[in-house]
Amino acid sequence: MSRSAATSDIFTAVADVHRRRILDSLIAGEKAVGTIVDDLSLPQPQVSKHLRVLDDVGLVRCRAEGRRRLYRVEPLRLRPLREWLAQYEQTVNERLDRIDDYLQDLQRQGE
Amino acid sequence: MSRSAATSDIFTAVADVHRRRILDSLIAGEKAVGTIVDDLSLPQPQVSKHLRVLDDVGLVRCRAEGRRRLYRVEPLRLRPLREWLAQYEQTVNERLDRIDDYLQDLQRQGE
DNA sequence: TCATCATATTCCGAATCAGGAATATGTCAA
DNA sequence: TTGACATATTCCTGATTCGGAATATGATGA
Repeated sequence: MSRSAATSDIFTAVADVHRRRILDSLIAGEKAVGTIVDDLSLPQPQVSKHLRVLDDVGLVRCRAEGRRRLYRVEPLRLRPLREWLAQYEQTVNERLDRIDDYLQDLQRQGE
Repeated sequence: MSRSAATSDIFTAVADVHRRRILDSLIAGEKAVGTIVDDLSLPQPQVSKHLRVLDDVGLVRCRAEGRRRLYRVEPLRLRPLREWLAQYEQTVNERLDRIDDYLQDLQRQGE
């Protein structure tokens, strides 16, 4: 069980496509559970359960307003993911540089 | 089963910490399976299985050299992850701007 | 060809997870 | 207080996953 529990690991939390869609739908702004349910056409219990997972890892925050609960995304919490990914930026750039060099070589040969 | 099969979805593929460590260890460059096994102190069959998953989603590529197999990371394949994450950059920046504004307000009040 | 090295695959059991249905909790309004 | 609304939780099941052990495949060199 090396895929850590979704409830403690951002990477696992965003591995689920429904959870990603929920986060995506919250980019537009704070939303009530019912709104998310309507937007994504998912059963309400599922949405609540996914929101719970996202809340446990801190990717969303919740506040109560009357009998509704408004959730918002907490994008700063994506930082570990961003940082992990950043390790590969350089590697990508090096490859693109090599492609650039290659294309320039081709061009020189054509002249 | 909305967490798509690891073999078809890079989000799920990188959800496993061992697979991330394997990818990380390949940043340094092409490596044979045995080298990864030594570096990460994981059983060889597990490494092979994880490499298979990573290969299925295109995150690594393999070439044979004698009886060894050399794997390298394919960072360009992380693009969907990068793009998904990019959606949240703006949201992060907006929040930071708001924090900035707030701090400036504080400063003005202190003057 | 045979033994050996390097890697991949298969089979198994335990754990985890997502989804569905039913139900519980909590809040408002009359 | 009661009933309706909004959301959360529980229970269950099937599917998937990981890890371990054993074994299979494939290439090399004697």
